[in-house]
Amino acid sequence: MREEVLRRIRARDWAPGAAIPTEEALAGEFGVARATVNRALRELAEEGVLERRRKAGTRVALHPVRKATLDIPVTRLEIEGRGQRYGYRLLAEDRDEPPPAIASRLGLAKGAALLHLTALHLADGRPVLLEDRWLNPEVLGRAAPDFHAVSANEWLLTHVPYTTGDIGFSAANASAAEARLLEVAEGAALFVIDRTTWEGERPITCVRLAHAPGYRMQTMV
Amino acid sequence: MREEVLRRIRARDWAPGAAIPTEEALAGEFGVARATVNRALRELAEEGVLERRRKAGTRVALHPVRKATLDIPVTRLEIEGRGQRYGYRLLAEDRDEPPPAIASRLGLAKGAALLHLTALHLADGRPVLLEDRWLNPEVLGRAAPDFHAVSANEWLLTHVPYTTGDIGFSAANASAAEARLLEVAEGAALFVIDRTTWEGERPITCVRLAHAPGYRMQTMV
DNA sequence: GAGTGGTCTAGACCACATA
DNA sequence: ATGTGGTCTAGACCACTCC
Repeated sequence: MREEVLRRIRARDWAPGAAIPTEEALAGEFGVARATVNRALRELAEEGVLERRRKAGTRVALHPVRKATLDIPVTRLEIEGRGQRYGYRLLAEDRDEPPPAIASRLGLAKGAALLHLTALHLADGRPVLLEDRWLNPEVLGRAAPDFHAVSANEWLLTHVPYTTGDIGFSAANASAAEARLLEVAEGAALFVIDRTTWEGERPITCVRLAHAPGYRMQTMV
Repeated sequence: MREEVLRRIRARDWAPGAAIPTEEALAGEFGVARATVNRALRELAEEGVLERRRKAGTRVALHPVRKATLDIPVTRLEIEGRGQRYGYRLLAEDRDEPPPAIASRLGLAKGAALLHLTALHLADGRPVLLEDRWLNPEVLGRAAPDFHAVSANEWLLTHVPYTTGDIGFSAANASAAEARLLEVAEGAALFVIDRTTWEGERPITCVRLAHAPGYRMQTMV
């Protein structure tokens, strides 16, 4: 079903922009139930290959916005998965008022104090990731974890599961301080991941992950 | 259904790592058909929230590998979508033997000649993206397009639809040549997307897209 | 108003991993 | 051997949107 649809698109039986038969017609043609057709076409639409609208029908996407699904793993597991030894060092932990950019991103009133963590993640003893995190102290509860022993990332995963949020990817030149900590030249191109998360309406954390040169995120399309 | 499952996970009724009831049990509890439960749980599993195995049942993921879905739009539409004027300049077009790294990525015999395109994409007249592309000349067919008029990206989308491939994201310091073309300082941090695509077994293209500083890819998680 | 996709029900059989 | 999820059928009703 799914493969036959893709074959027809690639063979240009169904050209980009053109409408394809209705679910009912395809169900008849392939001799399957409509629910089966629906699932196949719905999944292809989610991948950006088809565009579907009630009443208007299904078309082959003209300017397919390809969807790439990235896995965002826990740093420790990513490093260990490469067969390297994982290391983690908490560099600083204090309670402070965040810069306005961070406060507004989290939707916090000016003047609210957050927990500020700076940490370094290492692979085979070499620094590979500099973490700069602002954390809502409310989420810690009474059993405040020891962030020397467990990274905030892993603690949050098991204690504040399944947050929503946004994530951004960009490139930045290493500042002098970043260069020193990551043991790279000042100005080196770092791969930066910015992430802000909420649990419902409650802001949880805002983190900047600066990856040392050589880092590459990869996926299939 | 879906929301109730997420609520129970967030409320820690179902803790990370713990098994949740079977599809049949949940269908009974919620008073819905098993197919409905199946769809909800299957989708949550695809997002990395749950882990499902036949016979073993469904568990709340312990180390959820969060899946972020990135949209990879056509450059022109991305720029126009920001309300900017799109510009495109083909800088070079020749037929050449690709460097070994490119040839091996595409799985080509050494010595095969490819079409080599270099192009600049502009937003409001300012260069924002440098494209360096190797293209299998077989795909052009008899009606070789004029790559001065249409970008290879757009031509490929409508003429070789729905390819598979891989895509990688990284950061790189601008070389002298890149800096000159993008009108940035040498060494500036560029956001680089590498993409290799096939149509079935046939290699199509291998492209490096170097984005000028300021570029940011963003999505919700 | 009418045609399309979106979603659901109730039931069935199957594939697979585990015990 | 058994219990779980994976997928399917056949039918129904609904929601949206285009005409």
